[in-house]
Amino acid sequence: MSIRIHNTLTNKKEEFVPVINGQVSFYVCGVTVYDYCHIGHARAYVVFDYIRRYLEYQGYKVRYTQNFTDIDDKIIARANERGVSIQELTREYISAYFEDMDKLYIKRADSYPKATEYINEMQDIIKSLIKNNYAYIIDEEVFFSVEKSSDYGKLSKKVLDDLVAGSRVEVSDKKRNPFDFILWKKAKAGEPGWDSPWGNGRPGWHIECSAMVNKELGDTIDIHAGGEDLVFPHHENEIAQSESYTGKPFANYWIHNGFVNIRNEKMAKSKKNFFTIRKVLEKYNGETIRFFLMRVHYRTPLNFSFEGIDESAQALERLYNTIKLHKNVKQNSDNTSEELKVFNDKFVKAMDDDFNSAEATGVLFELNKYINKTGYGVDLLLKLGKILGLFNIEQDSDAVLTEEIQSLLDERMIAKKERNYEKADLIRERLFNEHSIIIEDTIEGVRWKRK
RNA sequence: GGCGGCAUAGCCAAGUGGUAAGGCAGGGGUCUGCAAAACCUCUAUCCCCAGUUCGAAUCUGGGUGCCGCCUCCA
Repeated sequence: MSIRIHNTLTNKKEEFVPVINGQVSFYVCGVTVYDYCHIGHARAYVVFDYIRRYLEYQGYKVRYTQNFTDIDDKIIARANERGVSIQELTREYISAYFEDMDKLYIKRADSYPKATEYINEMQDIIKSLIKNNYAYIIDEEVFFSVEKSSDYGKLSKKVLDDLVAGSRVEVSDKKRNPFDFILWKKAKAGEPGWDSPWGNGRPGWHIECSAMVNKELGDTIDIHAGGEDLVFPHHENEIAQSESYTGKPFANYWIHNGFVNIRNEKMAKSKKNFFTIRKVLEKYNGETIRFFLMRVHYRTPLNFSFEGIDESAQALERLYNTIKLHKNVKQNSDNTSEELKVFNDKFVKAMDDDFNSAEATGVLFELNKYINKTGYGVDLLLKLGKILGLFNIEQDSDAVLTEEIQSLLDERMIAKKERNYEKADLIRERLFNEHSIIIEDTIEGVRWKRK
């Protein structure tokens, strides 16, 4: 069985065949670091994280690169607002990025190139594009000529003539074609800039990814990923630049995740309907958020709501209850391995089919029930969950209790033996109210867990 | 105007030709001093219409509703 991926380029599910057998070059479009990340960002990076983990589970050696855009109009504006340098600003938000993503259990990429560290590489590509007539210089700025790219629009399925130029944004009259995009932008007075053959300025947005992909991963990479909103114009333009530059296909598989919505509308800064990751982390742990984001197929729009996360928290706890109850049970395999294999196969089949984490998590719950019925299979549950980046939270059943709590537990046991249930129940309430300890009486004795 | 997506139980959500995974919530039950956890059990014919087919939630056509992209955006 092989992995099938929905490729935006063809709009079909295709069998995944990497350029080099057993290896995957994987580029993910990162963030522009001028603010905190919101749940929409979280979804993208959780999705690509479990896709990466699954590829690794299937034995691929994955080279995973994600960029930081650390020079851009919004960054300049925000730095000016605050009266700090762009370096100071971007450093702050890069470290905030890592704090947030670490809490969501997102594995670190193999490299995190920054735009400001790729100025030379970008200039080299721009020079080449000019030389080969794909780009033109006007007034110390450089534009890419979309008409020179014969298959422009192939990713987003757009036909240049059908696009409504300037319908929502003013068209610069410098451009030969309204859809030409900027490769090098002239620095205005007071703005940061780098010397170039065309004057002091800074790179356009799209060119950084072309330069980074080329240097870090090669001319043709296996997977290029990002949010659905990047398909046009960002990824379309990357393709135009890179393929004009190298003469080779830029990326074989394009993966785009669906949006996070608030009441059926895209979560976006401009709509002011977003929740930052750190805001949601005030109330929920990162794994719950991660789980919430994984229970829907990655291309389906996902409505964000606190009710939805509550539901996921409840569901995740169900799995943890099982793990806690069975993790120390000696596993035997002979007479159960065949049955367990069915769960394993279902899980793999779901993930093989365009990384269907929604179906895969469903399998986790089917297995969960099997474990509770038979007592077998918790190892498999842990294994499968970990492929998705779950079960990171250490169970604290063996953790040391404070003396106070321990003595309350003892006191309750004595009360129970004396059939003084009123007292026992009072202690139970107190443990919950004052210490967030939930008591469960079982045949083997008292079990407790923290809320 | 062009392009694309979605519509499945109270809620969330898989499933792309053979009679609807899973989760949450709710009802009933087993266990328990009670509770919790767990288990058992109950609750859908898949937006509407027409068509193809022995057979469609799944394919085709039409309709309705919602969303996204064509601006920066994960």
